[in-house]
Amino acid sequence: MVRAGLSTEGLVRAGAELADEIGFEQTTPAELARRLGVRTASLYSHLRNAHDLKTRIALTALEELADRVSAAVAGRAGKDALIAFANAYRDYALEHPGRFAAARFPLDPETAAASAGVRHARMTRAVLRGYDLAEPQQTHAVRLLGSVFSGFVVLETAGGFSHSAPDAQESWTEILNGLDTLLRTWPTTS
Amino acid sequence: MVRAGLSTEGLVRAGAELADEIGFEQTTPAELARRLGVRTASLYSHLRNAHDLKTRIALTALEELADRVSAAVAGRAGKDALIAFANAYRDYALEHPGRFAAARFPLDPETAAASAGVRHARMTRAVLRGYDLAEPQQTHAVRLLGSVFSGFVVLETAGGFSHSAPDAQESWTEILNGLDTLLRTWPTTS
DNA sequence: CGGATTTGCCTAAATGGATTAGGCAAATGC
DNA sequence: GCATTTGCCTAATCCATTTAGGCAAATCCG
Repeated sequence: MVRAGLSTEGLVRAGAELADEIGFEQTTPAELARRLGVRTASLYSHLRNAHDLKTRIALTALEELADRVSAAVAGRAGKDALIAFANAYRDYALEHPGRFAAARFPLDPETAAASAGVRHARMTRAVLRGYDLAEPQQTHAVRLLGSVFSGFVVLETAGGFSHSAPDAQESWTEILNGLDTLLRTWPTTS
Repeated sequence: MVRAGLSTEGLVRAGAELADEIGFEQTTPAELARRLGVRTASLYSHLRNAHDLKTRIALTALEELADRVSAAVAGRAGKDALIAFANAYRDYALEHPGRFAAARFPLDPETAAASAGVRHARMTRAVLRGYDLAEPQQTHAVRLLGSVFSGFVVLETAGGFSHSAPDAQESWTEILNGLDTLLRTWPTTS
């Protein structure tokens, strides 16, 4: 019997691909084993359990997403940075819907604190440097951007905007323009 | 053996309560049967399958949410209506996290088209009447509001804002102020 | 190179959820 | 009161998760 060369890392990578193809919810040890031509029980030398698999996929998705955003934002400021951030985020979600769903998998607090989620928060604040907001307004802005980006992309990937004009891309562009305007005027908002 | 008095409607109601207590994901026929002191198989005279249970809970959650929003928006206009809409939405989610999760359960297109989801869209447009936006800007605004409301509340209920100052309520208020400003100035935005 | 050890995937088995088929008793109609 | 209907039950199947233990391939070491 030829060995399949399983490893935790390989399983997580294969799991991430599987998630993009069949959905994160459906990405289970049994499916993954089928895909790899291996018995389900064999995965348990490399994974603690099904939850562990999902958590690991979530963590790598968060890393990938942070890497993309980080690369996009580097060397940009102001509206430029805002748009680059937003597009990197959305493009990742559209290219990798399963991984994107994974990135929203609820992590227990310690795991979350050690995840790339904190990089996201830092990068959002970095983008906002271009808008010169004082606390606590800056925190509100971080939360606004997080809400809009994730909310829009979740609705879009769930098919919420499909088959209706204008297309999602157009709304996205307009919304980013609007956010830029809002952030520039926010300090003086009543 | 005394009969339990099961009915589709009763199961869905009990399922919605269960979802608020243990989470929508965990709301399965087996859990529901345990909760009702009944064998799992007995549910299948009233429900087609597990997916059917979740779909029905989702549909009632959408109705409830639409009812709340509808009552909140009635007799209000402009910023008043915007804030009433937003608060009705958020309050429902905070009071009924399981039902709120259910309301985001992916429905097949025909089911979605016959659901209260369309009432939500209509009510959002009604709120926007106070802002006098022309198409396609109005559609962009519908999508922006949907994104912010759902994005914010999902992040909040997932614990994204907990244990950090300022508290979520404050950000929510500021964000609504910001949206109001943005909507009033949007037509003239570059 | 060859034997010992480690490692890796396997088979076997327990547990539990989803689902279907068929039975029996309670409710209902007359 | 009896016949019919209805409703929940038992029984059984299938599939996913998870654990335990075995055997062979890879690796190590002399």
